[in-house]
Amino acid sequence: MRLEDTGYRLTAPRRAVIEAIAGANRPFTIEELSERLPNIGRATVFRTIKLLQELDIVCRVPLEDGGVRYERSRSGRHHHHLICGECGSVTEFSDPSLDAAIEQNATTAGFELDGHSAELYGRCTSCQRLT
Amino acid sequence: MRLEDTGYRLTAPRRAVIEAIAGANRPFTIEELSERLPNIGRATVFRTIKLLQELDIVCRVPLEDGGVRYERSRSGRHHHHLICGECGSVTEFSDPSLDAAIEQNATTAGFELDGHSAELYGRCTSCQRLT
DNA sequence: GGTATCAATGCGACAGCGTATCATGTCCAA
DNA sequence: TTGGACATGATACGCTGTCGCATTGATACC
Repeated sequence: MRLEDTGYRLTAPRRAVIEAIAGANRPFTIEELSERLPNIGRATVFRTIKLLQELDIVCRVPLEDGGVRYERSRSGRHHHHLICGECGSVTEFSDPSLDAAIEQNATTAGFELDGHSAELYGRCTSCQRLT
Repeated sequence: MRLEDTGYRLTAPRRAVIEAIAGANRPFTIEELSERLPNIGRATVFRTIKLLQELDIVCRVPLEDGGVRYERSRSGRHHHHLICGECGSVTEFSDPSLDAAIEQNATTAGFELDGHSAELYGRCTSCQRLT
């Protein structure tokens, strides 16, 4: 738990949210998380997730339809997502050459790059097997 | 106007929305568009923008903070965005090698790719000049 | 251990973006 | 010209997320 290191307090509600996330086996919405934590205020769940995103413990996953889910970040570092439209699973990947291609485009355009996102939508291997 | 070609009707409200978009000089929100079209229902503006997105006349621009704006698509084809966090300007670009890097990652993961998005966030050349 | 301080919480109201419903209006083909 | 399908507008609703504020509770310091 890196919370204390950053001046944030490790409180019981935060601990509960972190445990619920650790126990989630698929990307979740705040509502789902909140239902699993009936004793914790919805606003606190939102605030905690926001905090965990800043600490790179959780990442926001934008879906193709405009919706959003959240997931525990496995790597804790910059990465992209493979998002299955059938089962909703999300896989992280990093690829320096993809990042390089993005930086190259920014440079060519004279754009000062701060950050970027890349999301891939399709069907994961398991869903393909089920045809 | 490609509406008729696709079996959709070109009605007065749709024409007004299209003209308002053509006159917009920067990415807009639905609310902004709706304010400029006081005689047209908000729902119709939403429906028309949705329709124009499907026809690749308008594209959805997801912002870094989770907000969304819309913009007339210049190319009408698949592309990515350079989004300036200072002035809000959006520039389109396409890059086959970026798309290839994305496809390569999907292939490696055994993922069947349907679509993807890539957004670059930073500062445009004009905003850099103003330092 | 006791306690002051200030962040964190919970609650409820609210805001933004988008969709559903449904009665009414309008276009177009026969 | 008329019937039916499609589009519209108004309004209510839903979902995601934030704000304000009184209360609670974790920490640092004694």
